Amino acid sequence: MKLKNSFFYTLREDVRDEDSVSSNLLVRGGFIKKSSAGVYMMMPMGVKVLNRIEAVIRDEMDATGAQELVMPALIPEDVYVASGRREGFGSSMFSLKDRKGQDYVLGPTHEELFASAAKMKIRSYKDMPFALYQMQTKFRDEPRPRYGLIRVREFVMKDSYTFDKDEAGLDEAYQKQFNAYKNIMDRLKLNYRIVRADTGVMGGLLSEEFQAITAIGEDILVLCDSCDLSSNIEVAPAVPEKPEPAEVKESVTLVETPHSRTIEEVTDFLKKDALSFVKTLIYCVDGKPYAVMVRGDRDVNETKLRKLLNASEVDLAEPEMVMAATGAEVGFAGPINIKCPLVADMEVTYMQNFIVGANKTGYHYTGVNQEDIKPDFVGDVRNISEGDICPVCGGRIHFAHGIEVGNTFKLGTKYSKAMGLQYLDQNNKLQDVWMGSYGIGPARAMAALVEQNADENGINWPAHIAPFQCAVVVISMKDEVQAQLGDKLHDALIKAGIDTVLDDRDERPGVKFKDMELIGVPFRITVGRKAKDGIVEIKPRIGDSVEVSVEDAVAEILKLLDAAK
RNA sequence: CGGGAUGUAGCACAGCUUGGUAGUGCACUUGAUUUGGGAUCAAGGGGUCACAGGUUCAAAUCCUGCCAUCCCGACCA
Repeated sequence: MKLKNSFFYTLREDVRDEDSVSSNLLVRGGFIKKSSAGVYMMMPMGVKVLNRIEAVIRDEMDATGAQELVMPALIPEDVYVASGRREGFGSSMFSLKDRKGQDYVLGPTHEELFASAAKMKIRSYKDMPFALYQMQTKFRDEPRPRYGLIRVREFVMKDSYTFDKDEAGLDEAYQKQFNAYKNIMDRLKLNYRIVRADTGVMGGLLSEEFQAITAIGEDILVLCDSCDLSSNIEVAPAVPEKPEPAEVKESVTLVETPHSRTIEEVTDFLKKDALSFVKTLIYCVDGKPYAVMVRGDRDVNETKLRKLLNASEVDLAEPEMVMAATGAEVGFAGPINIKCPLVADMEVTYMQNFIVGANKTGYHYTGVNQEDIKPDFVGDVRNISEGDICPVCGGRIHFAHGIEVGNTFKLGTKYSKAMGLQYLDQNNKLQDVWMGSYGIGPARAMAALVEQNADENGINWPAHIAPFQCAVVVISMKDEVQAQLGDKLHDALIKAGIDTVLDDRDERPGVKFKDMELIGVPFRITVGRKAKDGIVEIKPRIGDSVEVSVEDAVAEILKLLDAAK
């Protein structure tokens, strides 16, 4: 491609309505432009990169034997009502009516439609296994889009689905997809971790996330210093540490703690640290109040709480519900004489001489011990913290932040049951099909790559992902020798199969250098003052330049690209 | 949805407190000089000051409403 007379632009400054490193660089490099909150135009440079990422994904999908198809985005609402997910997705689904008043939604993910597509084929156990995938636009009305391409409302997703006659078949299909996902992440050169995660609204048996490690990741990854534990914090088990027995056992004492509602205020007031407190939070669990106890410095993990209570909805209770359950204003809830079921985090059951709210506005109890509290449920309901004991090996936990680029689910029979996807087995009996689903966001991968590979000059793409593998920069277009040589080199590189951009704009050299660095072209050939002697310069995006003769230039670039693989 | 901030040229911003000619830098056009790391000088073009009301002789500026965008939180496959 030649830049003169082509749609190529860059911005010199960050834009106001983007904040992350990746979104600013992608906007400035002319890859994307925001259209509305969480919705982006994919510009020509962006499409080039995205196509390369998608090509890697397609290649790996095809290698698993999965077949590509395309589903509609516009889907009758009934489809999601049937699976129970219309309610599950709630307002994060875009919904609309057609001219006849029929309700439609824009698909956020396609398990239902794939299950119904699979019905076209599946009659017998002999019709499986198979796998399908698509590269298709998804719509999710996120309450808060952010970080450029990382949390958006309209995005392309590669989603694949496997269909098997039994659990063993699903295990095998899952492993195949899982391996393909690893290959994709490796080939994209992402720095990533695979973590256990909650299945969420997808439901099913198992969920594993492919998380790109970055500073701005929205997910907290729990990692161990000494073993290979890696888990999303939402499902990472927390192990209680048993304290030494206290020398003196205190007894329950009511103390006045005026205007001290938060743990911070009470610890300040009583001059104790948060470790000697048990905070009691009132949760609204499927409409009913539950009191949940965790140590003062811990956070309740709502995913774990939901599972422990086998509930579908878990939210912090409104002040009215707190008043009804505790008889006190928010901030003074405690386990003693509470008027609702009591849940204790495991760690709390080892604590001694602790402080709790007194269910009386302005008061706490000190010197509380195990015999003073009678929990109805005991379990792991807190978030693990950095420095905690690893639940696997006893090492120490540390955190990392991740962007969820891919996610694999063992769905089991949830959707086949909902959609009536069944087959006849060897005994002529109807059975449910076992499904798996697997998603990966090419644009998210693109943003994650930028987050991981950027410097003060711009983006530093992996060579095979960059919009161009090589840039030919002509220093002075007024110099006939340089201009002709640049043109010749460009054509020769293209002919050698190297996607090359010729910067033949009538700009000063600095401008051209900066632009090629900003958009992350891995190698640059500079055609300058030595052109008349048949000498050009090769400069990697990172590193020093070398002079080569014009005759060797193409071979040299091929060699460098090969080494960068 | 709660809290906070911002909307002025393609981009980044000033002007608003104290109402009175629409500004600066980058980008763009023309000319000249430049030409190996985001040039210089000169002359230009480009604006419904988000939008809608109101106050006023007069509103980018004050008041009310509203929309959008961003941040923190809640939420999130």
